[in-house]
Amino acid sequence: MKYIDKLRNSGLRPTKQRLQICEVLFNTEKTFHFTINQLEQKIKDSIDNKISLATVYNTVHAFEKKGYLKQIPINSNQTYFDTNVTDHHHFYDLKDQKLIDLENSDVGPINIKKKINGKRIKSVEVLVKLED
Amino acid sequence: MKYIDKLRNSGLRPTKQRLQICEVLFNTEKTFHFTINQLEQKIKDSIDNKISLATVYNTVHAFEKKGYLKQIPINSNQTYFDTNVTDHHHFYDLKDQKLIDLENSDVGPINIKKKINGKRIKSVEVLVKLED
DNA sequence: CACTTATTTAGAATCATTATAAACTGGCTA
DNA sequence: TAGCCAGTTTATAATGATTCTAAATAAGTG
Repeated sequence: MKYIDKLRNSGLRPTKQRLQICEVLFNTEKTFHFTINQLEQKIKDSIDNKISLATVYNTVHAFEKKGYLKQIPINSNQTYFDTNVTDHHHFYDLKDQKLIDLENSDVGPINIKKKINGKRIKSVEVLVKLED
Repeated sequence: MKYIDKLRNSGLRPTKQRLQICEVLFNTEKTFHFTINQLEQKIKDSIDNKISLATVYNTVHAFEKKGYLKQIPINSNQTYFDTNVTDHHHFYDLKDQKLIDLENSDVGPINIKKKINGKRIKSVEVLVKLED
């Protein structure tokens, strides 16, 4: 199947649960943002068997470590993840508590002038908060 | 005293606890980043009486709402606050889990080209993750 | 098939944060 | 100054996301 190689290639066994979660996460037209609880609901809605909450956590963390998911840096009581793993940024609508993608091309180039000794820049993420 | 007016002017009663927390937060050479637990420790170290943890939470939230503190958008199990409320950004050292200020002038001007209907930009925050 | 190791699972544990409701206090008015 | 009331503080309980645990299960390998 579609995701078996993807998982094998990154050293993850393609278990039934992981493949099902792959379907929910990656077999979509558009990328999306989610919390663990939202993902759990989506999974419930789209498969018959049950996947334990612990497995959902395990899988999301495994996928994140492999670079198939990204955490979105934002202050919330829940962690937000993104299936869009390209370099990009986010609007955060404070009123509706909704995230909206901001493509790199929607933000001018960002030039970090300050350097920190012995450290490399791994990522540059912009969060644009919106109000009415 | 120094902070009585500041508090009164923003509609907060200048209680003993709030004034003491003001001392810890604002009576310093440099601004700094902190979690609630770190602040609690600092308070313990610098005053004789005890301030309840609930009061620390209440006060920090009250100060944040009045604009005397800012939350730093970052994924962590604890919320980070900043006594530097000017527009600025952050480095986040992934290894040491340490935050470092990035002044606005250290980051080129950021031009958000995308607009969202009926929404205004409230803030633009950049998080630069560092690795070795 | 047998074996080893990774994964799943339910449930318990953890821990930051928020809620509760009773006691207390600052500031106002008479 | 006394008395009142809304705003605060407080200890403690409750909440809720996340992580841990250890036993059961499944995948990969020879």
